[in-house]
Amino acid sequence: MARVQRDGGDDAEPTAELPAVRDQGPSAVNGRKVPMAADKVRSIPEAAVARLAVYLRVLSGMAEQGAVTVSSEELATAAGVNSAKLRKDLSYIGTYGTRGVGYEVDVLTVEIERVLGLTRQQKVAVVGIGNLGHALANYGGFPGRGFPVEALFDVDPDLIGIPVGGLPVNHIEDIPDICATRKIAIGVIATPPAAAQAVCDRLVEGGVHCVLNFAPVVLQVPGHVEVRKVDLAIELQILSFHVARNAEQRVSRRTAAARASSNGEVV
Amino acid sequence: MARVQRDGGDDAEPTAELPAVRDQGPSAVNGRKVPMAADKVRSIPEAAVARLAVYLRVLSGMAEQGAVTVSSEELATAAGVNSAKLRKDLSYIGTYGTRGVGYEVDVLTVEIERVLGLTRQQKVAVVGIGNLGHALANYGGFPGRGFPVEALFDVDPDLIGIPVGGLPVNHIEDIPDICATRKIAIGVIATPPAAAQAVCDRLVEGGVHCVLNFAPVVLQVPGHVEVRKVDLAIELQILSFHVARNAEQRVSRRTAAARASSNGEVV
DNA sequence: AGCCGCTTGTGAATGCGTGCACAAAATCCG
DNA sequence: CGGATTTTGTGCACGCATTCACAAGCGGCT
Repeated sequence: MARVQRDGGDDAEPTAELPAVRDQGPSAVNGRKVPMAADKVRSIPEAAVARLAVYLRVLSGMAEQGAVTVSSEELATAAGVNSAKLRKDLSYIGTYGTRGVGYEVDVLTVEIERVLGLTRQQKVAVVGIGNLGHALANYGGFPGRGFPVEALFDVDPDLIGIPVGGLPVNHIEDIPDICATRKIAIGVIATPPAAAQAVCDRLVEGGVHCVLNFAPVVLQVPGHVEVRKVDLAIELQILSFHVARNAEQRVSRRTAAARASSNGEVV
Repeated sequence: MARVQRDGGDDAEPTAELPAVRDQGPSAVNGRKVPMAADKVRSIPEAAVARLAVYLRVLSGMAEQGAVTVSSEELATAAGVNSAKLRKDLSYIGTYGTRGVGYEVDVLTVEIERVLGLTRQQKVAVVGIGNLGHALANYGGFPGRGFPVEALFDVDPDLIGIPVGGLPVNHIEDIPDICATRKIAIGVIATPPAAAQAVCDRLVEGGVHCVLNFAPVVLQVPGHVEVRKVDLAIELQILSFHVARNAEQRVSRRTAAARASSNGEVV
C-alpha cells in the first residue's frame, strides 16, 4: 500500500524505536570519537539538519576569506540563528569545539559534510525538462558540487536525445532502467502535476530512495522513500497570508488609534 | 538594526495571548462571518498556514471532479496528513463543517482563500532573469492565478527591454521606483548569491514587505519584512542526509544480522 | 418524533524544539 | 602557577505543534 508523503513533521515510521541500534559494548571501543556520532545521527531533528546545511555554506564562505576558527556567536549571526541553537545543533553531531576559542572552520566543515552524507557524491536525475527542469539541468552539478546531474528525462519526443547542459534527454519510459544502472540516488520531479505521480512511481521502481518534488501534488510513496517538496504556489500563498495579516493589523491599529485619539488619549 | 531572517520556526512575535476567541452563538448564523475570523487570523500557526494552502489545492482538484462535500478523512488523506490535524487546522479559521456530513467544498475553498489573502491579487516582481528567473517569469501569473508577475529586473544590459513572458525586463536600479509605483507586494529573488542582499535592500526600499528568496544566502531585513527562502542545495543536502542515514542503518542492520547469525540466532 | 450512526470540533495529553543560563574547559596573562 | 576571561556544551523550563479521544451536533431512518 502506498504510504503518504512525509513532510517535515510526522515521524510515525515503521522504523519503530529500535533503541538498541548501538552495539552492545557501549564504552568498549572508546578510542575513536566517530562511533558515537554514528549512533547519534539517528536522533538529529530534521530542523537541525536543515540548519546544518546552512552552517556549512556559511562556513565555506568564511574559509574562502581565510578564517581559521569561528565562534558560535559569529557563525550564528551569519547564519541567522541565535548562538544557543547553533551550539545545540552542533552538539547533535559531536563536540568539535574548543572552549574559550571556538570551532576550527575546516574541522567543522568536514564533520558536517560527513553527517550530511556529502562525502559520497549523490547522483541526481531531473525529470521534466520544461522551464524549471532546464534551469535545474543547467545548474551543472548543483551548488556546492556533490550532486552531479547524471540523467535527464522528458515525455516530449522532440526533446529526446537533445543535450541539455551537456547531457542528452531520455524518455520517461526509461527511468527505471537508467536510474538503476546509473545508481541514481535522488530524483528531481519538475513535471506538470498530472505526470508527477507516475514519474515518481518509475523513479521508485528504478531504486531511487529520495525525491525532490517541484510539482504541486502530494505524492504517494512507499515508506522507505523520502520525499521533499518545493512548492512555489504554497510559498507565495504563505507570504500572501502575511501580507493580509499585516494589512489587517495595520487597519486595526489605525482604528484603535482613531478610537484612542477620539477619546483624547495619546498614542 | 537589521533583524534576522525568520524561517519557519521562531514565532517570538508580540502576538500576545488573547486566549478566548469567544464562541458566542455558534449556530446563530450571524449574517457575517468575517469579524470572528479576523480575530482568529493572527493566531494561526505557521505550519498550519502552509497546510491550508495544500488543502486549498486539493479542494480545487475535488471541485473540478464535481465533489460537493468532503469529509475530513478524505481531504486529509488526499493532502497527506491525518484527519485530526486537518480538523484542527480548519478550526483555526472557523467552523465551516457540518457534523455527520463533512465540509462543503466551495465554502471551504472560499474561506481558506480569504484567510490566505487570496481574494486580493498580490503583485509579484521577479529579480534575476537567469535560468530560474526565466522559468518563474514564464509561469505566467503563477499557479492558482492570483499572483500576477508585474515586473522583471536584471543587471545584464543585453536583457533590459527584452520581453520575457510578455513583460519587459527593467534594470535593477529601477527596483525601488517601479515597485513603489506598481504596488508590488511580493519580490522574488532569483539572482546569484552575491547580488541577493543588494536586491533585497532595493525591494524593501520600494515598499515590498514579502520576499521569496531563491539565492543561497541568509538575507538581513528589517523586522517588518517577511522572508521565505527556497534553497535547492539545502533540500538536496537534507535528502543526502537521509540517504546516508538509511545506508548506515542498513549497514548496522546487516552487521547485526551477521553477528546474530554467527551466534546461531535466527534473524 | 425519536433514535442511531456518522462526522465535526476541541479539551487534554504528549512530544519536540527553542532559548536560557550556567558549569566545565581552555587559553592568556601576570 | 593560579586566577581572569572567554566560549563551549548542556540541563532545564517553556511554549508550540501534533495526536488522542470524546462530547456535541446533524441528518436520515423508522
